[in-house]
Amino acid sequence: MTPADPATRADASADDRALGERRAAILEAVVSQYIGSAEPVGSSHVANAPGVQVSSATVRSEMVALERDGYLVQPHTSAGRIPTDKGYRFFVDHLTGPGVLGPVQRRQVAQFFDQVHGEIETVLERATGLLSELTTYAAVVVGPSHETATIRSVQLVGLSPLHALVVVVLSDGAVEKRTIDLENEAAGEYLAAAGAHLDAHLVGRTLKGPGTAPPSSSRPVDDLVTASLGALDSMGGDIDADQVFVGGPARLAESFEAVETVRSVLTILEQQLVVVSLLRDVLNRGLSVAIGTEHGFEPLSSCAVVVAPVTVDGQDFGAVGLLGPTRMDYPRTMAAVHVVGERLGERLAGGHDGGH
Amino acid sequence: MTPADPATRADASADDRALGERRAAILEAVVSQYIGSAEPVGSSHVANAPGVQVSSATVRSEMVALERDGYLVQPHTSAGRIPTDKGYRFFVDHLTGPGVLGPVQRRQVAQFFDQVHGEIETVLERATGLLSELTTYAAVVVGPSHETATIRSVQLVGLSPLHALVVVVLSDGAVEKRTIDLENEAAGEYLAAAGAHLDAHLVGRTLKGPGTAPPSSSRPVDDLVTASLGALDSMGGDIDADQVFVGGPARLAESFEAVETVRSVLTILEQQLVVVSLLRDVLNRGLSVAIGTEHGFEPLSSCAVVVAPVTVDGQDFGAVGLLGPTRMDYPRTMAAVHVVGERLGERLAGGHDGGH
DNA sequence: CGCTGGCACTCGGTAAACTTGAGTGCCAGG
DNA sequence: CCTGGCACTCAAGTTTACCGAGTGCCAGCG
Repeated sequence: MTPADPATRADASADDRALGERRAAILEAVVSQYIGSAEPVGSSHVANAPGVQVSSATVRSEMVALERDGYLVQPHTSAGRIPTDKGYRFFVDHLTGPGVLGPVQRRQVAQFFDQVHGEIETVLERATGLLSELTTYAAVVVGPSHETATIRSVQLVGLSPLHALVVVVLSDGAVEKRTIDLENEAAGEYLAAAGAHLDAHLVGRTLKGPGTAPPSSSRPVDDLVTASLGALDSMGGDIDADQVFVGGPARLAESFEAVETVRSVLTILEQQLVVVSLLRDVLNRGLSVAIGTEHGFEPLSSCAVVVAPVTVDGQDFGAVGLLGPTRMDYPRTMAAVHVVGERLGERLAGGHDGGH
Repeated sequence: MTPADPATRADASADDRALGERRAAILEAVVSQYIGSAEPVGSSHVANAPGVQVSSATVRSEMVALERDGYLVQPHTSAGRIPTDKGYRFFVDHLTGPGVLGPVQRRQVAQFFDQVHGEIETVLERATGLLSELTTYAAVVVGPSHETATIRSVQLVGLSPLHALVVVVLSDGAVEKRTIDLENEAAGEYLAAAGAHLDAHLVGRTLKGPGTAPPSSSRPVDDLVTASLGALDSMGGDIDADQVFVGGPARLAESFEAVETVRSVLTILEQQLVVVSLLRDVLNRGLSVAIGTEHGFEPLSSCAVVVAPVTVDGQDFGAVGLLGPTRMDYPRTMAAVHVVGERLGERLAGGHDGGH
């Protein structure tokens, strides 16, 4: 708070010292061990940890301080300590980097990006599978909304004597469609003309813009145009919904003890809107990790979220995220999320159809 | 097996009598109560059930017979009885009809089909939500594969100087797309020509047919055509994957006690291919309910599946299904599945864009 | 002859009493 | 300031006892 202290070294180091170098080491040991074992960690288990090397009694007295300052808690007297959200936060911020992937996982990632092909949606979808496999937690990938995309093409295709399809291609490669009913069988003849008419007047506009009716040429064409504009209008809603992909929800059942928790977290994941705003929110606050109550979603208070942005050619594209228990393996998870987010960005910038 | 017995009456009744009328009533009572309470049912709880009205001692001796014949089991001596899969099967086949929806649920269904609009995919997706809400179990809806659909239109749309999109509209209203790379910026000028060329030669064909190269007109057009045909080819794979929608997976966490079960069932649901073949398989065997091990999927042995076909204008369209514990409320579930399956068929046959 | 009430028996589940041991806080001495 | 020692605490496991829902069996009744 008052960095006028002349003894202050580098920022990070200063933070470490704000907690006491040894205390930090003890906190790290507790967090690491708890992540591994999921059981309260006692002083004697920490005493021999690298960077500590003091007696358990000393550890104990330090732990009292850590508890007083809110980094640790005891489930009950005469039990070991468990990190609090604050404890995890300090661990993530000061005690560990993003970590490095193991060779197996490196290979998994490499192989994935070698093999994957197809449209963006497919890639994103599969990426969630990759991420959840790498981390054993549930993965979320959010693609961009098509809000700002402009219309590249409008086409009318007849499906049956009385039905036609309005197909719109957007500048970002998305395709939207709507079925429209035809007044009568004769209308089919005018589909091409109406399509061309729409195309001529709408290309370059955005889908959100009110479906301004362009001038007309003939009566039946006009009818088709009107119907199509209605369809176009109804696309507006779908279009600003971001694309969300969830992978490995089953992993949640492994991550949590309580069935109740599993249920509530699964319920959240079903509400894509919530998921999107959660990730966006965390990213906007400049975070890559949100622990416990930090993200403000009550039902997810026993979860941690790890997020990384995906940028394509410097443009904000979307985000990849991971949902696990607060006692997740942060280094590994952060590594996985960052790597996948980055490579996903590269992949989407490069060839759209990787030459097999 | 040998229906030569002169005393045999109508078929169903014969089946009942094969078990003994009273025994059937007792079995029904046990199943009903167990569905409600999830606890083993004792003889005294059955004694007063309508259609039984005998002393608990009598019920006990009947229960012994039911257990001998494999309809019931005891978790342990001195406990009540639980239905076996065979017991549920008998219950479903002979002791209960599809049941009737409650007024609230009727209204829910009516309201849903009033409000729902948009493309087929959207409707199917939302239908899973409806079903899972009606039943409190997980719902699955399988749409048709586009295998047999023919091409209605092919179009090339430029996205950027070096990328274009191949957009294919199929006769069933599905739209597929693929991004292709352009050799050089000049190629963009020929997109329209190449698109028209492709359209002219491919309309009416199926996507699965090998992308036969039609004759050519100019060199750059030819290049585009070749690239597009490659893209078309790669669509073949996606096209015969059925569309699967899953709703309310979180309900599974409520349905089962053991976390392990939840996990394994969720895992199954993630594998869409398995889900599809499961439903198809059950339907093909002419069943509407598969209980426990009847469907042969080991990990789902504690589940029951309720399926109903969806037909549009008499054509096989897909299926709606429901996944719950073997001790599910069969009457209600079957009612819900049937109603939704039926109305879904009507809905898809009728106006594609229900007036508001 | 089949149903019933009565009876002895079984056994899972809960509660109480006890034991165990990991872990703590504190303190005196190096 | 650290350390070893010590008394204390308390969740979890174990043992024991008990309760009661439920069973199987049987003799007697209608």
